[in-house]
Amino acid sequence: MASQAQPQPVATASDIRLYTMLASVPAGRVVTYGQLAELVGFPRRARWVGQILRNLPDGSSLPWHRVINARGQISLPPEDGGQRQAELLRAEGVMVTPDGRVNLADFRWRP
DNA sequence: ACATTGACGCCCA
DNA sequence: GTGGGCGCCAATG
Repeated sequence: MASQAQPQPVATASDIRLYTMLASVPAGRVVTYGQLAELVGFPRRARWVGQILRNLPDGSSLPWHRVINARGQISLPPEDGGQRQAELLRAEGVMVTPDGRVNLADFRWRP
């Protein structure tokens, strides 16, 4: 039988490209929002990347925590996921300072 | 259609 | 190094 229509965001082709690119970021490395956008062919769309990540379901297998901003900082407020993100990164060997910063020169992923 | 809102980024003080 | 201002762009109200 047909299931009820749920208010679920439609994944566009561009969204899929982003998911795929994000999935290819290895553990222990990080990328920036802008970098990710550029890698999938959409320069200047860093905010779009942030929007996609924000809408990810909680149980997603995507490594959303490997995405930080161009200043090398975790963009999420600590109380709203930022702390969790820092823990996940440290767990895979990324050095994160107590105030949520990562040295991009050391940990940025380059495809 | 217009205004506001962001998991952003670059420039400059 | 840090913060504020402004630009950018899609999503929302």
